[in-house]
Amino acid sequence: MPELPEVETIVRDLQELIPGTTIKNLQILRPNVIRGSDTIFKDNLIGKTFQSISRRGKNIIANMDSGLILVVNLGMTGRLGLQQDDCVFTHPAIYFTLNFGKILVYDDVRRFGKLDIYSEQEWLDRSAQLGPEPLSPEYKHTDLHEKLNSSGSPIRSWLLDQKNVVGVGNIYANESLHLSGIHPQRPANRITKTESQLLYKALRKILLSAIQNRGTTLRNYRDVSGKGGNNSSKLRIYGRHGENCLSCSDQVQRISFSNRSAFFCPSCQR
DNA sequence: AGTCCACCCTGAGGGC
DNA sequence: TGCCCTCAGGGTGGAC
Ligand SMILES: [Zn+2]
Repeated sequence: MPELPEVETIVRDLQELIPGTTIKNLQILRPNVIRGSDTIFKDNLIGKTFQSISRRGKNIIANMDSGLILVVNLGMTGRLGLQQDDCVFTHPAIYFTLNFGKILVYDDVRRFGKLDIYSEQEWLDRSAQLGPEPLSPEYKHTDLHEKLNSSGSPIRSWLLDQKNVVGVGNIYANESLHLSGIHPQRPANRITKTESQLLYKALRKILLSAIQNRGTTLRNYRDVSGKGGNNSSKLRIYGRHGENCLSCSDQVQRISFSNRSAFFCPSCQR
């Protein structure tokens, strides 16, 4: 499932391939991955040139020369890649035919992903509704602590809410909470200042190291060239229920709330 | 306003 | 072999 490190890896790959290329043609095989009208989507993109690629949370941002912005959210199984002999796409949803002869494919098994076109102002407004970037130099532990105080939600749910902080999904939420010794169901406003500092450091460390490992591949995630990430063997709590905690050898527990699994060590996390 | 939850989807894997 | 069930969880819209 693409979270911040996986999207960052894809964005860095795309930055090497896409800026300066022009969309010659667009084939929409699965219209329900496009938010709004697919005709307008086509009209806004065919003949336009990619200027730059960046990331905001789990969104891939493509600035076009027309001033419009293509925003791609990969959902659970979304994937971008160039159609080549060694790259297999099982569920293509959109083909972008590029001017250098290659085809950029948006592939999505479950079609939870969404592609959308924004004007610059519309995107600024939308982006302003999202929380801070956890890896930004401007993001401080005091920002996290202050925001935690205003919510009684379980901390795992709080971390998944993109209005609080962007880019965190279930894997890295669980990993960060284990590293900082906080139980996933602890109400956000009952996290002490010291603990919020630990959580802040853990979150950044976990995300940075996952980027260095090019993301976590458990099932579907692939980078632009079709390769999986190397971070799955580094996970210390996610998916390890029934096994021994790597920090204290107590048994890892799995619980479920808000329709998602949470993994924790009863000894290390309170 | 804040919080919760069903829903959108498909494939993998287990039980029988 | 095959059918049915559960599980995976990002984002959203509607309920309370
Ligand atoms: Zn432990």
